[in-house]
Amino acid sequence: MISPIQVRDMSPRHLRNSCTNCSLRELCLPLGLSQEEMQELDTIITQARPIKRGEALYRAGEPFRSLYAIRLGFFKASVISEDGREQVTGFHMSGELMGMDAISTDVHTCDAIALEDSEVCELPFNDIEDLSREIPLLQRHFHKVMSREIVRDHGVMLLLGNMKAEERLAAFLLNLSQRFAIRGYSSSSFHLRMTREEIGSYLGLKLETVSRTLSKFQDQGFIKVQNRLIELENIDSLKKLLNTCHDE
Amino acid sequence: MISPIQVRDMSPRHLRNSCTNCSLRELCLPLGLSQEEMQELDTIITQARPIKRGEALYRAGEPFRSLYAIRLGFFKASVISEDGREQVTGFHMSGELMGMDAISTDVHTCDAIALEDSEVCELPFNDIEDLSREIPLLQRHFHKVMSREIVRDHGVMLLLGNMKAEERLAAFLLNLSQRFAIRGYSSSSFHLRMTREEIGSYLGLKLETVSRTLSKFQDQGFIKVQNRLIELENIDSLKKLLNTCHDE
DNA sequence: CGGCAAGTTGAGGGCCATCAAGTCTGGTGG
DNA sequence: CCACCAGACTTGATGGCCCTCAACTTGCCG
Repeated sequence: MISPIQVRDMSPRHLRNSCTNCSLRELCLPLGLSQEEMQELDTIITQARPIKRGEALYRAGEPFRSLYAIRLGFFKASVISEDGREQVTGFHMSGELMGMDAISTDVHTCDAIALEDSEVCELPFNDIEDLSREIPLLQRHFHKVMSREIVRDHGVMLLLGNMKAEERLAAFLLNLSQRFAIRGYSSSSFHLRMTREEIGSYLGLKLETVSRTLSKFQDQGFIKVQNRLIELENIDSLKKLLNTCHDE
Repeated sequence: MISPIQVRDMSPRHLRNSCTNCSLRELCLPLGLSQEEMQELDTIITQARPIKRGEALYRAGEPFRSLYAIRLGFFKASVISEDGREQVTGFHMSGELMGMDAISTDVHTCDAIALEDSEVCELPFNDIEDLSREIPLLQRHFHKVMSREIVRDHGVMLLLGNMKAEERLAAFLLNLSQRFAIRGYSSSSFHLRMTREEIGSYLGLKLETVSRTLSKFQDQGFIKVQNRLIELENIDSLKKLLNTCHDE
């Protein structure tokens, strides 16, 4: 276990200022530091960049300098194919890191759009690399975060390649539910930040299919839908959809 | 530019033995070292692990220790859903790195199966992290490789979420063609290492659809199919399929 | 040569896209 | 405050793409 003091002492001098230090908190958050240690880290943090609903955090084609830790809010990430089709590659919420796709070419390959008023912490990538050379625990953590993104993408590929519309939507709702729960929000009642079309783009469905399937779930008593407010009324049924919907 | 001598001197003592040093070559290969430097690196390399066709390099659930650089051969990576459905997440050939999904949980999440007799170089992950703390160029390269995997996955998501069967197959063939070309093989004539079913799993199609679509391409004069031997006869037509197949 | 996996091809049906019409909602301005 | 409008959403009808099932052929290996 590293103490925050140690962290500060280990970091290069030019990293001791303002926002860069957010990186310490954001990236060390899941490292299991004690509450006191986290509070000490907090004292170093100064500012976060606000992003209004609808604004882009970055866009495909822009040069890459920083990763972004979401402090608050909700984003979608999407790629646009040469011929103009949008594929939402992910929805991201507080505590998650965005922009890792850009490392490969030093150019962002996705758009990142805020779906509600949000706050992010900019983490200059050079600083991350410098720091993670000095703090093995941070290095390890960063690698795990990138790896987790790969695993997540594989899950989406499984969903897109194998599942039917009902299963996709059930998986989507359960995934959201779980992520809200982790953050201390209700796991059974939440507000969708995205349109049906964005859900559809993510799940490889058309917006009409998303809408129809939600209605179907509601008719079956699995969920209650009021516009973007979703209430899960029978989570087990949704889970069963995922496990039993096929032959073999 | 770092010299291999320098590399050796910088590396911790326990890394100076046999196979670990493969990592230097495999990972430094794209770093733009001079030919002399690469040859020096080669002298350090001793062994590579052979994997026979059909054998697993690793399987989901196994503990994670190492990444693997493919020296020779061809692999598929696939995830199995809880209910037994297989999704091929990628096909990998010489020079590529496998296993990065496992970093997140220290457990492999994919199966990696050799589709032809292959050779891999085992890269203990601890060594990679140790080394990349000492060699910023290596650190950067490793991050780029992981990031590239994420970008690739996003491309597959776009394919699975937006494209029709013909487009998927055209994209698949063109991608293979390009990757063979990079490795010095013919870009217009190559041998598929995987079954129609594996192609289908990767592309989110059934094997019959893959077969039918290949036949269709052949009828149209785009390609020639003889079992697993593919000859691209009209690459432009295939590319056009990707760019013009939709309305907006 | 026999046996089996891999691949091809056809027929039919189901799931979801597409097109279309209408409703609802939230924001804006009079 | 309310009318209004554009975008978001719902629901229905229809059709097409691809899955499914089935039969057959081909290639491969002992």
